[in-house]
Amino acid sequence: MSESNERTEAKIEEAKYKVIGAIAETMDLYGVTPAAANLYATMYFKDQMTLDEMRTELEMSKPSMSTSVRRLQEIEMVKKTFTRGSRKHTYVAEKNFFRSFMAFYCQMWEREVKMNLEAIEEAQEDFINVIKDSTSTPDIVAEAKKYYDQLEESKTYYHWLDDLVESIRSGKIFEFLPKDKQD
Amino acid sequence: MSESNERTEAKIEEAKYKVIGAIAETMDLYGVTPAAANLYATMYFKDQMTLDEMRTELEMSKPSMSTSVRRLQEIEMVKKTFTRGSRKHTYVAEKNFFRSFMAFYCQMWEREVKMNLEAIEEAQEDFINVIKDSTSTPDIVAEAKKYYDQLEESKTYYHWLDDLVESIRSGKIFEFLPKDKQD
DNA sequence: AAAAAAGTTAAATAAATTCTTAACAAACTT
DNA sequence: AAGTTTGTTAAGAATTTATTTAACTTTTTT
Repeated sequence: MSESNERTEAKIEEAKYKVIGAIAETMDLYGVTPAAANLYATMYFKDQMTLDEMRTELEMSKPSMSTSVRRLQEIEMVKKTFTRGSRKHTYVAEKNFFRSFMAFYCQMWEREVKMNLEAIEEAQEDFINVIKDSTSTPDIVAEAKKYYDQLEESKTYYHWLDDLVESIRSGKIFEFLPKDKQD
Repeated sequence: MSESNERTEAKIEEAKYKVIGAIAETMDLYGVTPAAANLYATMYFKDQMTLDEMRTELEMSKPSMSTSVRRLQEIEMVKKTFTRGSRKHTYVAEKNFFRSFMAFYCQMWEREVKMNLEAIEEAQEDFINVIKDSTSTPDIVAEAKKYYDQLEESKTYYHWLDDLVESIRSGKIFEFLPKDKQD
């Protein structure tokens, strides 16, 4: 009897690992470290976990689990929970992919918009200075103008990306693209 | 006179490099290799380039440029052009960020949906077998059911992501989020 | 307040990735 | 058709990144 239990439990484990592998591989591709990716995928099938449980389950060092779980908290895919009785910290994975993955993209995109727009603004100022510089030859002025305009046009994309982030954060995008649309 | 030309040309180079650095760093963060990221950012300010020009400009090996440009072609951020007169291959960067970055995300997301849905379908079959297995204890059946339902619910996300890709590919998303919205 | 347990930081090791050198294949010229 | 130029493949070197071990800090308990 308990023999059969073991076999069916093993089948459940096997099934979970198929999904864990796929989730972790995907996160890997998006630049999340393997330890953090595996950890999130594992936690996806758990109610909550302590650092020691993570270490045992993934057979990795405690500092690795510590930094991984912190990284996952930063991208809002894991949250700390307070469990009375235990003095160990407990963590839960965000099981709603809409929330976890969207938090990830919004953060990435916001960073991209901020950094790139800052660089663009600085560069455009430089180009303006070259254009206004009386010692610049007509050729050089034309070159500076060309680049200035190219950058100016690219801003449209960054503003759009910012709007996309906003519509995801506010949930407005789901008015356009419903969650439960069955095809 | 030509001294002043050099100075203004240097200022233009400096301005370009600010933007090149920002673009390359962003692509780096999205998992594109440094060589490919730098190459695209450099090509963003060029009409077209040959492999030798890339090597000279980035001071890197030719095979590195060859593999980098191929990777950029795969994600549709660079296209090959036929230049008569020259027997060297010439390449142009996609300068429209809407096209280049969206090609990148759509490819990533489509892969994510396909791989993860495949793993989910397989896992769900396994869970059904455990549920139907007459030797499974009630506890194990309940466990398998719980995971099955969790996976079933997650499909909503992947279908939504698929719809997002479709609305980007078709351009329909720009009806909801216009490109030229000025704030 | 002292001791023990939990978690983090920092340095060092291990692993993986990226890039280069060298050999090869393909295409174009004369 | 032979030679030259261009581009690619494959193996090795080097850099970078990820993980572990060890020392330290913080928190909790008695």
